[in-house]
Amino acid sequence: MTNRNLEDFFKAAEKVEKKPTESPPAEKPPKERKNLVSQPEKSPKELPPSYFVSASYHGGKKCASIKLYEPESEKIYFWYDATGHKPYCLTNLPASELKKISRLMSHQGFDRFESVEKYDPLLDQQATITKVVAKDPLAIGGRPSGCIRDIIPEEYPKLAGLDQPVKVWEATIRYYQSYIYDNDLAPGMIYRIEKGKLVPVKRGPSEDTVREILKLFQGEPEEILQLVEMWARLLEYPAPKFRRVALDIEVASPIPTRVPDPVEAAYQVICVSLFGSDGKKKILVLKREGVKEGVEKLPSDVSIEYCDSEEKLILKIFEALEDYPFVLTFNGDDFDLRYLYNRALNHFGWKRSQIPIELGRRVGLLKYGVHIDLYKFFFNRSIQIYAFGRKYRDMTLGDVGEALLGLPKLKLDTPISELTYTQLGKYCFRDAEITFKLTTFDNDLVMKLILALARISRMPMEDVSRQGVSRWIRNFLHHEHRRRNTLIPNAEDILTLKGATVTKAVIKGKKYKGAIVVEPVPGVHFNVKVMDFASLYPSIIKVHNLGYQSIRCPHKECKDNKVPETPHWICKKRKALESLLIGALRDLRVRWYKPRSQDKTLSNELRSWYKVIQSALKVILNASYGVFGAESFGLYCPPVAEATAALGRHAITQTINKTQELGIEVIYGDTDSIFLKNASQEQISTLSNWSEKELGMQLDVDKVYRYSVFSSRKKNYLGVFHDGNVEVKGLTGKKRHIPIFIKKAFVQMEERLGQVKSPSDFEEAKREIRKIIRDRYLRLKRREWGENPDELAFNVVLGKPPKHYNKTTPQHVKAALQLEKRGYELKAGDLISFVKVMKEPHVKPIQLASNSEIDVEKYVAYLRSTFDQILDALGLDFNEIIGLTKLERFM
DNA sequence: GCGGACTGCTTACCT
DNA sequence: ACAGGTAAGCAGTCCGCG
Repeated sequence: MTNRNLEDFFKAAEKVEKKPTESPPAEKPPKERKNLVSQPEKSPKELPPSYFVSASYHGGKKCASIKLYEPESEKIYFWYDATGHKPYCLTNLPASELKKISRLMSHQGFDRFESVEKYDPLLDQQATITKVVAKDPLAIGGRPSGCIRDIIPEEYPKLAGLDQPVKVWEATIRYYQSYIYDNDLAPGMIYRIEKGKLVPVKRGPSEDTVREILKLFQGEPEEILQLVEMWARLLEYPAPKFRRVALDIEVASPIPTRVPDPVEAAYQVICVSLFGSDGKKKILVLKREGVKEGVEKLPSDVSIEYCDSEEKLILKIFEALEDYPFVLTFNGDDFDLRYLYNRALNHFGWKRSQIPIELGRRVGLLKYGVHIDLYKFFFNRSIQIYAFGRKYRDMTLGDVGEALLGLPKLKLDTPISELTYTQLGKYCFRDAEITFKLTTFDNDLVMKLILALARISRMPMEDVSRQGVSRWIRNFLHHEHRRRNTLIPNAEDILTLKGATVTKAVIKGKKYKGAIVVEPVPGVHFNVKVMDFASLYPSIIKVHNLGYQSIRCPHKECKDNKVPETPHWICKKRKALESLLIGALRDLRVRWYKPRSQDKTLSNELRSWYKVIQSALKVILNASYGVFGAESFGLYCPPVAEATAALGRHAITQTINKTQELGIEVIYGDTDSIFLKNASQEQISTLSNWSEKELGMQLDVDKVYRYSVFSSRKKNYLGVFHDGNVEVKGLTGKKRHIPIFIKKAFVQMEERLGQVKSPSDFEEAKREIRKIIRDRYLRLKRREWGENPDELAFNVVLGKPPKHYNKTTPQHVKAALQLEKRGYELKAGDLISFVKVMKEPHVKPIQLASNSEIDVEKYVAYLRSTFDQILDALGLDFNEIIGLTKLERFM
């Protein structure tokens, strides 16, 4: 058992420690220490239903290895493939030709050839393909040179009689993914081990629901029903309780502003905090000379333990890493786990086999459990925007914790290495607490989201939490290719065959033309209904059969099926996989998950699960068009993206034409929405029905404003709902970088506008808004903004390290450079707060600024431009507002 | 040598 | 490494000006 090993290990470590000077780290006899992961007990012949959480290739056993989480014992068990599945790639050369390649035949990792029939989606024909099977994944690819996937195209053309292009396919797919696809496995789903075999647990608590869902798709083709059934099973199955622990370490650094290098791991690990789902709340601190106890009180359920050696401390951490099936960190890939690993390896001379961590180039994985680095997950833009509605902007633990939990990071005014034990412990513990709670809020939302995404994308939880939406989409498409015995095309072949884009983007440097934004009608408009297409782009992909194989297909007879404004045509003969899959996912979300997530008759538990699924689908669907235009996407096909955007423009222009026919005034529109003034219920439903019939797309009322305010600027407006709530879009007053001092006035104005019920209310509101602005202006002029200039600070994020700005030096970079001069260490993503001052270079970091140097006129100018966006629509004038005050001062 | 017109860079936002 | 479109401010450059 692991624990026993750990005990032995611990004793061994203790023995060594008694005479540290005599035994330098490298010479410690590691014999007595056993490897931390003991295999046999952990790969049982029989296992009750367990969740498939992770997969990898086991180098020693030369097979796929799967981690299963058994929710009763709350332990991880291992299962190793015994079916003899092997890594392979595909080629168009027959075995008879391949045999001539001596470098291939003599390759150590080469195993055998197999002939297989596959459907080639680019050429729309069956093809005979040779499967080149290898003994291990590295033989196919992964080494810098001498891999099978390189040897074939390198060597064959050299041989005589080359009469066909040499192609290699599916050679860059990770082995465990290939294994998952070929065996139709679903990470995140439930399996049991029976007589050593991995068996899916078919019947879940969800069978009736699956039938109910299928009813919603009655009359759809069999192909769709199959997909819906598959996903319904995947998404209805409940999530387990995840036994987990959050981990955070602190390292003594001689330079407080610098983060210690995790590769060198030169300094002592002085504190570790653990926060577990089982109630574990523990702080481990290293006893050091001259460090005081401290007076801070810790909560009674938090235990603090003093370790008299760092090695013991690290051992305690490793014990936790061996105990918990799920381990959470915030940036553990790049810091905590990397540091611990290298510290144990380099400084204490432990063997790799004794460290429960497996370090990759960019990841830190665990031998026993599943490590989830929440930094990577929350950094993911799709997650940030679509799952959490942009609630957090800064990518720090402090900001994410504050925004999502209301739990701020503790502030330090002393360097880490000078804190008392309790100060240090408290600080470190709070980080672990935030990290842990980031996975528990909203009913374990984050854990469930990762699980759901693992199921949809067919990826292990570790990967899904670290990689972006384009990988998720690519992988679920790959899985479907394999399931249908369809060749997965190479990205460069798609590009060569389908070509690039032809439309001209409005923005310089973009690849193709995007969406339409309707010129707004400036002014105040009462009774505004906003209609929009329900997931426009996924609908277009579904309705118009878009995919890499259907766009510019090889058939002559399809060439008349043109995409407006482009020379592209779409296949009429065969359904594109993407169209089918994205369409089915869209329908599943719209018809089932969205309504269920709002269904008050369901239990909280169930509704929260539906919310998770609905937002997982949202994230994927929202990106499903964009990926085709992203070079990094495995099935990159720019004409598909271009055609989707063109059809989107077509849909909205057609709709606007129709509104004119119906006599409805359109005051604004953006991409998939139109803002209608004084439209009757009847006009709305006529338009909606027309869209359904003529465009095949759902067009519904999304929101209704009592009134809205537009300037002449696009993507800039303010809307007031009937309940008085105010929605602000794009206005400077809402942007996160502007000073609080200006924002406060803007919020006051918002509140006042929320009270306006009818056009006649405006006169008084306008008077008060003038007063709001005038007050702010006067406070600026009188330099009344507080003890310090904090409220005047602009907050701008560094897009790259300050040194990398070679073309221009924006103001926030000028401020950043001043900070760097003072020893701060700044990197991409850091938030720079600065104020505008009189003296060159006219900016100063807030840390160094004082009230007297503030350049008031700059702030007046900012106040003006912020309010100008609304004032002209209200018939007010900034100059006049502040001019008036001049008069008043004279009198 | 100076200033206005212009372009380009950068960030934050919208869909 | 999902896309393109828009706003705003500032940095830097070009060009005309006896």
